[in-house]
Amino acid sequence: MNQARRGRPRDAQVDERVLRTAAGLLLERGYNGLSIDEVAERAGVAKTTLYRRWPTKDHLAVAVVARLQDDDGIDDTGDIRRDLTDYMEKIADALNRMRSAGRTAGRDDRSAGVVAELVAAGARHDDIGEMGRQVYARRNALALGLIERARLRGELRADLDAAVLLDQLAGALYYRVLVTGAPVDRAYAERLVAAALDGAMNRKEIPPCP
Amino acid sequence: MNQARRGRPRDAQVDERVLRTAAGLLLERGYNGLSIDEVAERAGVAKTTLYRRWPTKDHLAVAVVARLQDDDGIDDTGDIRRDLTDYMEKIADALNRMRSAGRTAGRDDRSAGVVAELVAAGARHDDIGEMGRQVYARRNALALGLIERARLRGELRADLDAAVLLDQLAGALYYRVLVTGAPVDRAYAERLVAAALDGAMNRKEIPPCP
DNA sequence: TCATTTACGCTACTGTAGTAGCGTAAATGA
DNA sequence: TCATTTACGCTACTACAGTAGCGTAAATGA
Repeated sequence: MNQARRGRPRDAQVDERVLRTAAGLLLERGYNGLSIDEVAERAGVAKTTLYRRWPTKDHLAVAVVARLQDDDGIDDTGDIRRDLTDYMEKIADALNRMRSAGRTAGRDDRSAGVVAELVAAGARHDDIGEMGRQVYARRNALALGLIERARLRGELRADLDAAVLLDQLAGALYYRVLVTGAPVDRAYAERLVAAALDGAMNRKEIPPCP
Repeated sequence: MNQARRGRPRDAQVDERVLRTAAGLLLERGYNGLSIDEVAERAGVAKTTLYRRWPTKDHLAVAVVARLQDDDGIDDTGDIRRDLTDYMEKIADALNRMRSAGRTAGRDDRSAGVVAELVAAGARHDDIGEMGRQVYARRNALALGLIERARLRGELRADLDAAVLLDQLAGALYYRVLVTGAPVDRAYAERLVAAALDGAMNRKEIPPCP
């Protein structure tokens, strides 16, 4: 597919140079420090050309971050507690990678930074929001499969509300990053999965047989 | 306290007129449609005066939304399932109130809208982020008290991870609004609380006494 | 009364996202 | 060869957030 089309072909180097320049600025100076004019100048590309490929700064930033994320799958070891914990840690790692962007290293960093701007970009532009929702849906479908297999194995309740379970798990991570500023790491992922699997209700003691 | 200070006193009508004008624009046209120039002109206030009170547009928007939220407490009826559900519904209502801002009514609206912009504002400005975290901490302290009382009553497990429980509950709501675009309503609040309280693990059957 | 202090309005400015319009470069098809 | 199509660069422009500086208004304290 994609036979040679009519007019002048796009310069493939433009994408490469712009995205690399933009990634540098974004990670070094944060979302606000990412200036389209500066990207254009440093990449040696006309600003108008840049806008022909990415209609807004939000779109460019999304493209930059998308290139940095390697969206590998979810392992299924047969131990649902471990698999969910690993999955949560993967999401946490991706969030933490963006969290520190544009801040001076050293003091501990609780900023949502780039993550919050990308979420806002999804709210501002329907196409970006749709793209994000597709990424979410793909991830979610994989995780739902994982859960369904564990349910059939008898590890999880038969009447499990799998969609809510995933909301709770991933939601807690995003909530910490975006709202409370609390850290998300392996230890938290373990607490999170434990709480979701074991539940909060007190189980009635089983009386010993007479 | 706050004795009459030295210089010319602030005009109290400025706050009133600006915030009302800004609220109108924000709710009608969304965050992007909120223009400082237009607010200043419509409110009959100099733009510079406006900037002396709210240092950025983000600060103004936060002030507008803060005025619209009535942050009442959390009820404690003695039934933790019901109390948590009511609490989740309150948060969901507050989120939904902002969700539709700036969009044409009619077709169903899954946009994060103003919520996402406020979260981003908290990430952009340390003072706004701190303010948000304080609101969160106050709410959280109340909810932790509710949970602790239920735990002492024996409704909840003795070794409960209360902080994680609240992350899971509130996090799922924010996650839906900000990331997946799914609706948050009373029915969802009920599913959410049920999942968190009952857990996902399959309970071993208790063998009948011989 | 008068200096001081703080608030307000006004004009003018910078910086940045995004657009319009034109000329030109590089490909294809006839 | 030449018209067509698409990409690129350039200049100039609008819109909006935010700032600087100045003059003036309204309060207090001496």
